[in-house]
Amino acid sequence: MSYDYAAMIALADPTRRQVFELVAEQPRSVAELTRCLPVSQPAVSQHLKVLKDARLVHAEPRGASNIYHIDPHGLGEMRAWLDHIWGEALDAFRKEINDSREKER
Amino acid sequence: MSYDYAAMIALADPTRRQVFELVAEQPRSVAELTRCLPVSQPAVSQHLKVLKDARLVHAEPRGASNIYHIDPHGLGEMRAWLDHIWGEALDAFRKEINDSREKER
DNA sequence: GCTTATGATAAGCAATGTCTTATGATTATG
DNA sequence: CATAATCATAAGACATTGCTTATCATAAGC
Repeated sequence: MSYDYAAMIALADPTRRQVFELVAEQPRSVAELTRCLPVSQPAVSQHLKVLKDARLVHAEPRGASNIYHIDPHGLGEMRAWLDHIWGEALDAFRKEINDSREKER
Repeated sequence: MSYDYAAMIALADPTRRQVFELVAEQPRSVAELTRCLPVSQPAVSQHLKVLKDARLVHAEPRGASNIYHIDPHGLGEMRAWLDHIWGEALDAFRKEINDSREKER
């Protein structure tokens, strides 16, 4: 189970989450995204770069615009990792319950 | 679907992930955790505070020690949120594929 | 009781991250 | 062809974060 945590780190920032949610809702250009957000256009571009590197979005050049689309890969990897950890955590939790039961006897 | 992202933010830090993994493996005291990690005891305590607030671990005082255990709540909430977003993302992705098919006609 | 071990908190510092303005490159528009 | 629009990148300001050392409170062991 190897995972580079890029998607999780990317989504840990609130502004970046907003950018991602907007793109997930529908494909949008940088200009459109900037109009929806309380930060400057360069800030939006910087966030998009992080999201793109984490494979949460991908860009489609369209004339002078750059349309950003959702990319399922980043979320998929994150989900696989989380499922794995979740399984381990539940096992550990059950084991603890058992151990504490045994002690009571 | 409301989620405060505390678990995700907590696990976005590499040291904090290590602390969490160690606790998930088996319950451990702060001193034990510090011996396993390349940072000072106060650093470990600070990370544990963040993990505890995110309901990823919980503390069990035992004499002068403080044994930290895994707490499934934080991961569970994060998992529920991620499943939700994952569903939305897949819907959006499928919709895009459809839209681009229609344009080709 | 005195010493030792444990762990939480405070204060300060260095590194990192997020934002801004400035700028240049590319494309559409009149 | 000149102007306007779009967007990425660079440079710098500012805030946040993760770490350290110092310290205090509590509990265990002699």
